[in-house]
Amino acid sequence: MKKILLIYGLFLGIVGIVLKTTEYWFWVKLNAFDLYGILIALIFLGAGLWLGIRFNQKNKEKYPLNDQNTEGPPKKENVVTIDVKALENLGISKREYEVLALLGTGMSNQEIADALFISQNTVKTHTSRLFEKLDVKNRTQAILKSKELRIISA
Amino acid sequence: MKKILLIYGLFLGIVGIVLKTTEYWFWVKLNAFDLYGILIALIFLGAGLWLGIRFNQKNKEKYPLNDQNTEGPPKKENVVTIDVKALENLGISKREYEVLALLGTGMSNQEIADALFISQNTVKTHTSRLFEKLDVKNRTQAILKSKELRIISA
DNA sequence: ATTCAAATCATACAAAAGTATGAGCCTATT
DNA sequence: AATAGGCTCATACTTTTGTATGATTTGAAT
Repeated sequence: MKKILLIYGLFLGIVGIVLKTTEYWFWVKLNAFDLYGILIALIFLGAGLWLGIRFNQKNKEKYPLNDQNTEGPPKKENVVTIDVKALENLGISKREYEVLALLGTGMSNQEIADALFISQNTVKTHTSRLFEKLDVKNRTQAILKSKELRIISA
Repeated sequence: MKKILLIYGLFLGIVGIVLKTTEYWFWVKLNAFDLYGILIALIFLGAGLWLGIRFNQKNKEKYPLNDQNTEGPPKKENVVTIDVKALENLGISKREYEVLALLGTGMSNQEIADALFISQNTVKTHTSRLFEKLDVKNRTQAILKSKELRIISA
């Protein structure tokens, strides 16, 4: 945003100067420079456009647009400082937390079960207890709340 | 907003004064031809930049999104620049996006239906299409991916 | 005028998620 | 030894979610 401000200011400043100089060569002459000027103008207009668009799309690169693994959950590894105190206050056990962590990646109960080498039923009991402790009604709310509380990576 | 304008004005003034005072210095060192080209280049570079940035940001207005923070101080964490381009690339319609936005808050299908005054069946069709377009298998993955893609507020 | 996409809803079915309850096992604490 | 908490699993059941298909309406574009 500050960059935009800067650019805008520069642009207007330059316009001011230009008006002054145009005033000058309006009085003198203008003919040979025209083609040259237009050429320069077009080139740098294109360059400016390209840069402007590039600049604005730069943010996107931080987040991969196309996650091409159709199977399994979308992956991300955003680092967040885990609030261990909150975890303990909620009385979430170690195993429950493992389930919660996988839950937070969008895995199904069966996928979690396979990942932890336990039965789907066990995963269900874990998730059920988690929902109680987190005071939520379902897995999506559990994920959202856990991220709010910073007990899983965002 | 007025502050920004003020800053614009001040900045512009300063730049103008500086340039004006150094005008003569530039004028004697460079011949008119070079100065002319440089000025044109800078002007149109700036114009291109401005247009490029403007062009990329104007898409935002197309989707009248959820400004759900109607009261209270704006939460810094929840403010995310929505990537409207990604939204359009995925072919997500306006209504589908409304469903997606509510989905992202952890609401159930029935709750979404009540909120939008439509039947639960309709919500299901919307979510189903959303999952296809987002290339995910269920709602939790839809939420995670949507946040990754910056098409819903984090 | 026709075509098309979007939005709505329904029905029916399949799959996943969630709840309730009970039980066996292990480990650490009392 | 007894107790408690954590982990495991099962069975049974309810609820929610997701898929498939088809129908209707409406507004906008061709």
